[in-house]
Amino acid sequence: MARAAPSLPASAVSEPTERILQILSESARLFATAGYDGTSMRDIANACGISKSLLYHHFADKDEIFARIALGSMRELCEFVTARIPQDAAPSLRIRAFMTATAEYFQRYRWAWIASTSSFWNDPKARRQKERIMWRDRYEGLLRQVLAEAVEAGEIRAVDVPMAGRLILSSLNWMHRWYKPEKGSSAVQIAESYFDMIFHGLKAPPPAA
Amino acid sequence: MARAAPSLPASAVSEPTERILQILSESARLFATAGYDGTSMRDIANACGISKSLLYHHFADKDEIFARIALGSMRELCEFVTARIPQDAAPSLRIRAFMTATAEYFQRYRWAWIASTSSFWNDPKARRQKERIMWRDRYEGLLRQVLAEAVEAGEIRAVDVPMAGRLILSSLNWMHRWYKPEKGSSAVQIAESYFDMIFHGLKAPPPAA
DNA sequence: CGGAGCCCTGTCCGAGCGGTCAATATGGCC
DNA sequence: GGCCATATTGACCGCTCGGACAGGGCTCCG
Repeated sequence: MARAAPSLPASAVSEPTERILQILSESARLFATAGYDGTSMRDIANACGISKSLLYHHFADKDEIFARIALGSMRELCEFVTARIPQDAAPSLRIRAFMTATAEYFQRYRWAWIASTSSFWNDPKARRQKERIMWRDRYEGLLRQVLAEAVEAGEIRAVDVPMAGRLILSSLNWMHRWYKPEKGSSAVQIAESYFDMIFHGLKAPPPAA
Repeated sequence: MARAAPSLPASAVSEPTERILQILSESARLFATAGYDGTSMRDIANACGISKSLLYHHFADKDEIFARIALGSMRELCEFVTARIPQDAAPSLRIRAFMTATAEYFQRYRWAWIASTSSFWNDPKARRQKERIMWRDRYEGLLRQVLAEAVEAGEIRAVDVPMAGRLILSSLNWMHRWYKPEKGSSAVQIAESYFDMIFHGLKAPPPAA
């Protein structure tokens, strides 16, 4: 049977067995590529080389599989990024670190990330959405906090902080729509490029006197 | 029966009857809120107050309804934006016009736009995807063209043009994830804010001598 | 040996899906 | 009136879906 690639944050689950990791990993890939509705329990079972019933032995239902992926990756992202923001650096560098850390997380756990973010919104019936939103808010709040400090420190202009945060998050959240990991720049390089453009602006500096 | 709001670009179809407009309008709303798979033909029929069979009288299948919405809105967007870019203005103003025109289109035909962009990618089986991609490329090419001219004119730095284009498109494409039309700024105002931040950068200017 | 507990399977079910079909209502045109 | 095209309907089909269920092998322990 196909060996499960480490495409999931390990601590997204507690004491996960090989089989559970495999199911979550394959599910994340399928959810990311075909969407939640487009992925059947049969698809998951086939991808894992097991029977459909075994899925129900390890998970209560389809929603639980998805929730483990989505909630786990959201929490992981928040912790991952928090750990990578240097506390003593200048605010602008912390903004940059926020962006590159997010890109690195995206690069590592691509399928889980895509599955989580692309199915995050549409279904209001999804269980545990509150928890997901909580982590999402914490993640977004982290960025706004750093942005506010940068304004206070005079490093960036007194722009609308939530709006600036949305601009930055947009660039990162939209990446999975066009990013192909096998070619071109790495996600982290792209995030660095985005930071440069957003921080310094596209405008050409006035010709030197 | 519910009167169909003008939530679709009228010229997306040729000689559309009231009924067809209604079906397309309700479908766009449902596709946008519940996704393609999450919207059944029964849902559409119920939303229109008609029988399911009537849908098949006016459209060949579910895909055709979606294709009309997605392809129509993509073509409309391209033409809409093209028409709103002043040919004689400075490149930077044309970049700005590109952004605000996109936002205005988004504001007008919100459901069709969301349905189109959010379901654009996942399903490779969708018919007429080639045409949609063609219009999408033309739309994106339009932006890159203007960006390249801005570089040439010395108005913006010699940044990576495709990357800068993606940054701009990301900000616009992600809007529908958080934008609530009933409160806060209009989409056009948001686009203006984005342009300001991207063009001038977040960085605070050096203190005046 | 025996049974407890886990991993795992094949089979069945009702529901909802996209789509078909024959039949009917409607309304302009001769 | 008769006629024809269009608009509209409800009954129906085959299929796949998520999920339920009973049970089969395996291992460990008394």
